[in-house]
Amino acid sequence: MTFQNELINWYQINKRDLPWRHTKDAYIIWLSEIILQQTRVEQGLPYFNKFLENFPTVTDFASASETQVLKLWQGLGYYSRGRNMHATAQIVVNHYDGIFPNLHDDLLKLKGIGEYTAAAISSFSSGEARAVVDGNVFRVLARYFGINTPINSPAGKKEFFALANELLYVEDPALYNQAIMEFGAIQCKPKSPNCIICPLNQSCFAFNNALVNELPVKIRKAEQKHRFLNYFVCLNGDDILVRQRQAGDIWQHLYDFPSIETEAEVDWNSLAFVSNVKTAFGEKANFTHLLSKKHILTHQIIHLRFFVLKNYIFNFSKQKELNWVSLGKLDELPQPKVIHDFITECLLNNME
DNA sequence: AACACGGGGTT
DNA sequence: AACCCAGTGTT
Repeated sequence: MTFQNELINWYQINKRDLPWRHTKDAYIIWLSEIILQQTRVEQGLPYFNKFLENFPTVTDFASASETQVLKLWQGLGYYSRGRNMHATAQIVVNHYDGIFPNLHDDLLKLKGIGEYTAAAISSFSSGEARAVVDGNVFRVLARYFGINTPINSPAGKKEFFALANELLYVEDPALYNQAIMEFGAIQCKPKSPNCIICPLNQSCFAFNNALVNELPVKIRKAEQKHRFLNYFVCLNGDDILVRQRQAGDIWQHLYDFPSIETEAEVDWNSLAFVSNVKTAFGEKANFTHLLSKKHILTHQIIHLRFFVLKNYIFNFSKQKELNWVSLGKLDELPQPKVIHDFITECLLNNME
């Protein structure tokens, strides 16, 4: 049997039942594909259901505010996906008459849709013959064909895309694309795959040469950086001072609190010597340390310290990203997970 | 070509 | 701790 037929055969026996596999609606497939970028199916599934429920059509999506979209996205990470989806929904409504494109070249022009996602939506929705190349496909091809070109190098991408398109089962691109990705996710797993039961092991280069654990090859990325964020939680009656984060750093357009970043962990006495604190909050500002937390991102280890100050009035009208909101409406704002955890697990319990 | 961008699961 | 996940956009 051919490589393609083996994969499809395996898929029809072993596939999971996932909601986005029951439709050819480009809008619904787009929702699932963006949510699943760098995200496991189990983590993305509840978000997919939530988005489809809140925005049954692309027109509903476009009518929402970016804040509403980011609130639904809260906790999923890579928030540019949410911002780009919002922009794309409005482009589809304004330039495609609300009909979501299902052809590769149209899709590629939209925000947040790259080569992988354009191939996925077009093949699943219109049956266009475009091979998907995601992390699963890189791994299956590298192992089966014994390719040691680094998958995250430009040469590797070129090589794997060319091979993937040669292999594409043109009689049913959608079925084949689903099959190879599912095979990579479930059978040809990153760590300790059960090659003994694999239907492709007889012809698999990596299995026959004991290279399963060496392939695919990936270039190592930069080390994690430590960052020290000192947050100032300012309260005035039932109001709390929030900041909407701006471009150029993590958590763009999400809400947290005014903060000062330091080079190392500092206590309040040391922090008070930082001139910015007194400039921003006044000589008499007397914060008390409430909590320290550590939060791990892919490229950063963030050390957070929360200082709270009750009953102190500031005038921050000069800084448009700062706003007072009532505690009752605080949870309507999209927040980074670590901030949301701090608010619900710590701050609200200390409001007496 | 290299890096930034979240959060969670597995080994 | 290291690696990876239905990757994309920017520099």
